[in-house]
Amino acid sequence: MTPSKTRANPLFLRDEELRQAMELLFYAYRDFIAEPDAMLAKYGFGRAHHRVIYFVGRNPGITVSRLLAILKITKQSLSRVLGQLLREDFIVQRTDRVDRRRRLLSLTAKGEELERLLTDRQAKRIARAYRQAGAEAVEGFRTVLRGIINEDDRGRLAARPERG
Amino acid sequence: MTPSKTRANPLFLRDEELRQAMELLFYAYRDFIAEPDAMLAKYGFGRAHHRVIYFVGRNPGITVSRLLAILKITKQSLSRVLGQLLREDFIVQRTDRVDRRRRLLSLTAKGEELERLLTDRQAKRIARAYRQAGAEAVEGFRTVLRGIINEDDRGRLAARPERG
DNA sequence: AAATTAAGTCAGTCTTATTGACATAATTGA
DNA sequence: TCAATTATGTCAATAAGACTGACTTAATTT
Repeated sequence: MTPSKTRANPLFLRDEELRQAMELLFYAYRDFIAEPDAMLAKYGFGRAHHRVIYFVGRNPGITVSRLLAILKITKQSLSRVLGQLLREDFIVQRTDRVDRRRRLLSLTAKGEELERLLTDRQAKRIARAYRQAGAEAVEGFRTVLRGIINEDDRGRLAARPERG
Repeated sequence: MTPSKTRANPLFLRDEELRQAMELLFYAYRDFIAEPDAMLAKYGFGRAHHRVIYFVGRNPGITVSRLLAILKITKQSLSRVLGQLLREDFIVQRTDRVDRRRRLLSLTAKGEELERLLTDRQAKRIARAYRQAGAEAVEGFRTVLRGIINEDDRGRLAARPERG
């Protein structure tokens, strides 16, 4: 039960430290996801729907291919989820005027309402953790997480908000 | 494409800041998981096998019910995965002497080898991020992640390693 | 002796994801 | 202009990982 400690191993601290980081990430993500999952079930939706609603809400007018690149899933996987959200009027598509192959996705009022409902809970969880930890810890949190993300995708992240 | 900014909204910064945190968590977890996933596929295993191997390796002699509490999945879900790992000799069970209902789980040599293979990659990713971010940022990272985790489970996390 | 706990099993279902093969429409490049 | 490429969408089959519900067995507690 107790983590096995290898005494007199100079690498112990480092290994232990890294494992703790992995566990923190696992537990944090698990709990971060759990609340919205439960709410989505009432709509007959799942986690995948949440991700689509979130990123479309965050990037109004996003194209299908950009969404695929963010989610890193296949077109066929997205299709089922996106199709449901379109049919049930949570998301609308319009054709891009400059390139008419493109479909630009946005949330409807109904979609925005659900988005807020789901995101609010998660935002509260983060806000509580941020408040308790303080500004300096928050900066550290952001810096380390950025470092964990693949370099190619760091650019996708919004820049830090300026303070003042 | 560009996140829509609501000017003159005093809540903007806060909302933006919280959304960035959510996205950092999403991208970091997505990339953190991706490498082991690809390696596991070669064994005919998936993410669920990894989690079991990881937590059994980390807690030698763990009981089935403790493992279920960590993973927060059902017994039936665990059963399929654990059964495979037992049959293919990655994990062994022995009966607890003091309470013979309990099955104590541990990795075999083969299991430890796979565990190391999988964990090493992830550890390297974390180590790189830690190195780049510095000790202070690491402390902040840990503090905020702890705050995100449900209170009941914070006790499950190992205490900070002492420095010196 | 009865109740509870720990583990395991059978059966059926759902969501999310995959690969592979095509189809259509629009845009780009030679 | 015509061929190639790109963006999107669809059909079909498959797999992993999870769920609910119902039950069994063995061991321990009350």
